[in-house]
Amino acid sequence: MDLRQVFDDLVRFETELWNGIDTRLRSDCSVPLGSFNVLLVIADTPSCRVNDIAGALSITIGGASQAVDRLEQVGHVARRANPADRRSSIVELTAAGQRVLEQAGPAFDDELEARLVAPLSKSALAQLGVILSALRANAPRSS
Amino acid sequence: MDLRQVFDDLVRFETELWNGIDTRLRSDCSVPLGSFNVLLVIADTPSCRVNDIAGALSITIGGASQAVDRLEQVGHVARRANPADRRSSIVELTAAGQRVLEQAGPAFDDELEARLVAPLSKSALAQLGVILSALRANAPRSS
DNA sequence: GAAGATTGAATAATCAATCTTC
DNA sequence: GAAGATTGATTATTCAATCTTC
Repeated sequence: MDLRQVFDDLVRFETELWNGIDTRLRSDCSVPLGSFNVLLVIADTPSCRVNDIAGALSITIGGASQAVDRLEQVGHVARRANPADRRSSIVELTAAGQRVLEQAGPAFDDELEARLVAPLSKSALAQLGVILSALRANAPRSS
Repeated sequence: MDLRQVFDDLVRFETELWNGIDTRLRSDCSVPLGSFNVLLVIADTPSCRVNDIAGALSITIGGASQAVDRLEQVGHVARRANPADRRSSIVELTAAGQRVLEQAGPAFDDELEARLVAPLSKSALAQLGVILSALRANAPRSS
């Protein structure tokens, strides 16, 4: 087994997958994949804080804070006071953010179909899912 | 099959894998993973040009050119005239670049062992290799 | 005119320092 | 003192414009 080849394939496939979906979302919905990903986390996380976004996407706190800044700038999210902890804010989708999510969702799923489902057999896709969750579950500490 | 979950696991595992190896290479060998990756391509590509690096790593030509600039700055590679085409240069490893590659190689492989081999059964790792090359081979055009 | 490469500007990420609240 | 977040500086990436050579 050529580990370096696996690494190379993994990194490059991820790069091309990301870029391909990003291009589609930008042209169809005027939203970058990075922003869409943040919107998804916010939609899925009750009382979502900046910290939760950083954790969910494996990015830094500073990066998450700036991503929220950008989304707030274009009116897709809003910060409101967190009644439970005055150090943080709750980040919420605005109505416009909701609409973006609903519009971009189908395009996102369509790209995933074309790039993950189409090239693989049903069983291979299922195996990929199992393998990836095993890899994430057994990742070395604090890397 | 939850495609969004597969996407999320893929992207996040790649991020954590990259960051983990990058941290190791920086602290052990003072070389970022991005640079190490470029050195590998140069070592494996006869008469390597900037264009070849961009193609091998799925990055832009401009990005590859600047990566070579940085490596040249620290003395790990050198550009020399391309006798076959005066528009481009041949990028070569210097003796120092060779040494970096030889020193960082074992650390790189060690991390791959810990992060890819250790968490998976032999057959799962083999499946992952097959699936990733299928995905790369059947990627949609020019994305 | 096309291909290879370089450069400067814009974008987005990390990191360190700092501030407020727990 | 620790935790959550913000900000400024650095780093690295893409993109567009440009230049040279094919």
